[in-house]
Amino acid sequence: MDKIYKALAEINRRKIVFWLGLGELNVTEIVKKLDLSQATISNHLSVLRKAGLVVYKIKGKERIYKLNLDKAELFVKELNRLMPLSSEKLVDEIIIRR
Amino acid sequence: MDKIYKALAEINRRKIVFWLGLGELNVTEIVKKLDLSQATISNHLSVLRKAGLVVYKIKGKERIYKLNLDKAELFVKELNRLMPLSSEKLVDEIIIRR
DNA sequence: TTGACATATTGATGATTATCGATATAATCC
DNA sequence: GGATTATATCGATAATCATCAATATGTCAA
Repeated sequence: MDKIYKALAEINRRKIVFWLGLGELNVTEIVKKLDLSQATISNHLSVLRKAGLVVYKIKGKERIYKLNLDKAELFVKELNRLMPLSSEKLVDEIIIRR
Repeated sequence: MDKIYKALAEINRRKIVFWLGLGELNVTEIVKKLDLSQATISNHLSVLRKAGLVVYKIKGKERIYKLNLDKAELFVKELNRLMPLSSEKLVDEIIIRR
């Protein structure tokens, strides 16, 4: 979990997570969305990968990144353990589906 | 929000947040729980304060710290915006009270 | 197979951070 | 008032981090 907290501490990595939350992207597309060099983006992706927050699949010469929802879910649960208020306080906003 | 992410990126600050989640503590008590100097704890508390995550009240010469639940709640909501999966996935675990 | 494209890695640099001893501030107690 | 206790701040140091140019690796297309 430490790696996830650290990964999310950097604003550009949070931006990447945000964009990947909206849909899959290859590295070139991510570079276009943030104003950073390709090397820097690649390093940020490496940090996010090592934290387990993103995964990719290969398509030709591209690597198509997406969020790892399972890991993200684990993280949110861990955060609830750290700050136990959240689930109760969130009840208002949750649509119950069953 | 950036300050909160950064505040939580450090494990000793997360430990402080965890302990304060269980109840109020003065600085000396926090120093006893973590294995760090008084100066270091005081600096960590400063970071948590500036992030808005903790507040204190003065009692004699002591400063009694507690979690700022409102800010913690805001942070969890912000995290849901960043990673939109969480609220749906959490429904299973939430006890509905009304 | 050569050249163009997509991405990762490396190495360097400047910036930020965690830590602590020393010191400052401020309240309490005798 | 002077000693003691609780906490914050300062200044220094070592460690970690973000960034990028240059380079490496791998893939496709002609």
